[in-house]
Amino acid sequence: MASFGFRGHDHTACVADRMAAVEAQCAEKKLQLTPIRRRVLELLLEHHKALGAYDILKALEAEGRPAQPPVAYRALDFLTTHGFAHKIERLNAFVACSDPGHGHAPTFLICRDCNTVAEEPGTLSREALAETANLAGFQIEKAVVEAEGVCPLCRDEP
Amino acid sequence: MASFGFRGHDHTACVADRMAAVEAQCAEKKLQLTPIRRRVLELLLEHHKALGAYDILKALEAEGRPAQPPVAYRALDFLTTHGFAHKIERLNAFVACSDPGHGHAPTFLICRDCNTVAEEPGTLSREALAETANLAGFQIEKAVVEAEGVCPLCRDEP
DNA sequence: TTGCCGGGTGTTACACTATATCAATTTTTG
DNA sequence: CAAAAATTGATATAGTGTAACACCCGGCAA
Ligand SMILES: [Zn+2]
Ligand SMILES: [Zn+2]
Ligand SMILES: [Zn+2]
Ligand SMILES: [Zn+2]
Repeated sequence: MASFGFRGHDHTACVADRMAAVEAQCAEKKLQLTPIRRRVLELLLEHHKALGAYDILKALEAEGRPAQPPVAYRALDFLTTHGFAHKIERLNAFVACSDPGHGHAPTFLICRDCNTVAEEPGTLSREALAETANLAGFQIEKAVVEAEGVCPLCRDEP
Repeated sequence: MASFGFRGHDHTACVADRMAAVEAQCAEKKLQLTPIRRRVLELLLEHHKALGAYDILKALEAEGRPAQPPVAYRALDFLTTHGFAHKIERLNAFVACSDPGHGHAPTFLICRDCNTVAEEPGTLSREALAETANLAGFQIEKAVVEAEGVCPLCRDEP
């Protein structure tokens, strides 16, 4: 369940499940999951990898709904603000969150060949981080781990 | 010694020490610490915070040595490749490494007010990371933690 | 009803970040 | 010294991200 990003799975069901979960959360929190926001999230889920804002714009244009940069960035801002997606800083790209509602220290395993991103919870120990922060007198608000390497698929098929 | 980025210290000596250490490493490894590379590293050390490539270009111009973007990016590439500096992805900016020769999983404590960056070793447990990677069948080559928050100076003086 | 107010969208224009390319120069090596 | 490799100079361009303003459409108060 953790690393589905790198294993075969029923992708259609995967996307549907996530969309349903996000819809439920939006209903509960009174958030507006507008058509554009919804479509951008679907694109992230369908591709199942990190997409840049301009990749999303290309996709929207390809399906007959051309849009300008602010449209993509606004939708992505909504999604990331509410925890439905994450920005991968190393790639200047975005992925759907694999576990909305998780804690605030996800670990991203980023394949340097295919840009697939797997999100794993809890690599970063809360204690170690707190200890480091206390040592420095620093007040941590959020932390992420970005690990780069090679995913199983790219390792096996060069 | 770890978190000097957020505490008072003899900055002149700090810069001199680091430059000497880097010079020694370059001599040993037969790396060319050219004037530009040297000056860029000095700028990073002097400011003691994350600087963007264009900040560096502005600084170079201010001291009568104007340069074009590739100059800054090439120097920064040299410094990061050899471990003398790090890129902070969250800020699109660069900091001098506080401990050249460290392992490969540094933690950066990034102040969201003043952009000061402190580099701490070892927050990320090697075991936890390896375990996560094995679970996903993923081969990690490098990993960083970027933690955002408020540094002691900014917290005390609003 | 009417008018306001808020969030969301459409659009233009621009700012910031980074790289490709080729020529000129310096340094290293044989 | 001559050839090869590394570094720098300079121009142009690609990629990423925002500011600003007009428009629309919902709810809501006068
Ligand atoms: Zn997540
Ligand atoms: Zn891959
Ligand atoms: Zn370092
Ligand atoms: Zn600060």
